[in-house]
Amino acid sequence: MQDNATRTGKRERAGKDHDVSVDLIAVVVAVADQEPRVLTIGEANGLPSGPFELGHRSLQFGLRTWVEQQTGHRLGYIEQLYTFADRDRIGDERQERVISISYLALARMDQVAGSPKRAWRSWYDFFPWEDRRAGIPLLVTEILQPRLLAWASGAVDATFCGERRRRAAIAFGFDDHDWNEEFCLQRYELLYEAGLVEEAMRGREANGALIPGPAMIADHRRILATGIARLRSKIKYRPVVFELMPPVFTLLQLQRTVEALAGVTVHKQNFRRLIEQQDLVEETGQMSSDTGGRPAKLFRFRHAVLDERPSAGTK
Amino acid sequence: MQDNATRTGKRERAGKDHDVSVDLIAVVVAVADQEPRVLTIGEANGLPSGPFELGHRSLQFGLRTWVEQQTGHRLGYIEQLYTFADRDRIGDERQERVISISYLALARMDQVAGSPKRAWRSWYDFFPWEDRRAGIPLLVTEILQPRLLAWASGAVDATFCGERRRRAAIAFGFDDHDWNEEFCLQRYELLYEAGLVEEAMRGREANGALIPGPAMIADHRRILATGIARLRSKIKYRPVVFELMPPVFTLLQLQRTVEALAGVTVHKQNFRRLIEQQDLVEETGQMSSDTGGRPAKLFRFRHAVLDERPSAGTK
DNA sequence: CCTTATTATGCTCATGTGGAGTATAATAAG
DNA sequence: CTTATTATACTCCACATGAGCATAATAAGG
Repeated sequence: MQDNATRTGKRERAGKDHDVSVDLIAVVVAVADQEPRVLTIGEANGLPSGPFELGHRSLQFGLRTWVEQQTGHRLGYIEQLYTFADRDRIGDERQERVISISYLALARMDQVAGSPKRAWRSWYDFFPWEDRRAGIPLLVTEILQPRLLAWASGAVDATFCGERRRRAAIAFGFDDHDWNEEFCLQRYELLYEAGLVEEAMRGREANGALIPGPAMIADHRRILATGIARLRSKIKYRPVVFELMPPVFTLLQLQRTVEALAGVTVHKQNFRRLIEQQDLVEETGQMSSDTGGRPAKLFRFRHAVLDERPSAGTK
Repeated sequence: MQDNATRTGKRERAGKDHDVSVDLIAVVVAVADQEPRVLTIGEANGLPSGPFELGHRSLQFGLRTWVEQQTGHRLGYIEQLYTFADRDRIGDERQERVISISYLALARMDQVAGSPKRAWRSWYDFFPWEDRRAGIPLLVTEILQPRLLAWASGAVDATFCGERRRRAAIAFGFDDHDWNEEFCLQRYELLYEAGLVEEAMRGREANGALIPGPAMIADHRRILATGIARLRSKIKYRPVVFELMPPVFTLLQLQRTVEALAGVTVHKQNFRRLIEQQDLVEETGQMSSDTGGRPAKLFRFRHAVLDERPSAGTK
């Protein structure tokens, strides 16, 4: 049979004529001080990563091993993000093909052990335009928008100009378009295409018109953007925020965490109504008066909802 | 730096001590005669697939090459599904690791060229319990539900019995739970775990209590379930159904296509209201009287919506 | 020609959800 | 005793969604 011949042929070739290596890459997220943070390695800002090896029982297990080894951190919640294989995006021109399987992991920062070469950096360091909690950043209106429009105008003909302008408007919420926090990846990719981030200028001469925000190793900033987009989307229909919360918390703390992730503020009363009507939390009976002002009830996550309903989330 | 050391080490090892081969696998979907169909290869029911090779410009390009070679079919819309690497799910016990990167592709059946070894099979052949358009199939109430409950009762202690029963109820909509057509993958995985599908019994003695529905090669049925779940989810917020429609169609044809994919029927008037208020289609000015009964207006997809709004879908 | 079956299409109505505002209660700090 | 801050309850409205009834236009059968 043709298909069997194909498959047999593949098996015989396996491990011989194909120079493919597989990398596992983790976007490890935690929230502290109302700031979403990501675990980075070294001063060149890499994500924890390592090759998938024969000894690894599974992809996830290999990932856990590497992250634990490089950061001393034991992962809890893990979810696969995407598999990348673009030769031109990793920054060096090897003949060998590298496949990057990326994962999103959620953690609590209080579990963190010390280690010299790793850091919890705010993800808004890398994507300053993604934080709209204090309104639209000046960076966007003063720098980003003009440069994107300039890039759009630089297209070869009028049709492409209009198309570029429209894509920028949809991604960044210009004109009458709404801001959608889930378009994080599209925004980064647009900036890459426009040559406004450092990663796009590798091997080319810098044109000096880069947008603020440090580059990361290889295509790790794209992977981080993928993780942010996924998490921002997922908190809406799955109770994953609680993976980032301490065991006991107030509703305002929960809200601030969601806002930190989403990069936008939400209506306080509506947020509480949503949480309570979905029975996501239960009262502990205790109160918190850390903040000054009327003491808040302390809640804990109702783990039973994981059995009851796979859906249900925040916002 | 530690991270650089790690990365350098990885590069040196690359292509030497890791026996990893990468497979590309395609779930190619089309709809005809109100039946969702998937492209299969050979009599053992495999999905089109082949190894990722150095010559391939990208993962997607490699996939297109293999599918075209094996089926004579040129792919249009493509989207990545998931990357699998479970040694115990592919059915043979090689030491070498196989990584399967799976994709969902949408096609129109009128484009199909003839070829001996490939077939367009209804995906409900493989998942008869997923088709609820004519009500709940007898298969479910007569065979599937009792056997799942028996499996649940067979757990080691009462706690696990209850947990298994709850998971089955959520996945299949038993008791007062709603049926959710998007849980296609969870349902298959549950049946696998319960030993009710052939793939779960490989290397073990058959217990004779299998559920109807033919097995596929390796873990291809799981990959197909992943594709179905993704597509059922995606048609709700992205205008992807039109990738499966002919250039011109009536609203009822569109509705029947959506219903074929979702496996459930929808309210006719509400469906039309939804489509029209989202400006997804425009009239061609022509009418169709193929069916008998009042002639229907013919519509075409407004391709402009792809630029205007990335969201918007059916249902 | 008239009835019946079938399909297309327009309109209504109840319900629920989500955005946004107002009002009140309980605390700390000056 | 005032002010600032936070927590919490309640209301209102726009809009989406589920479900039904009514009417229009055709084919097929008597």
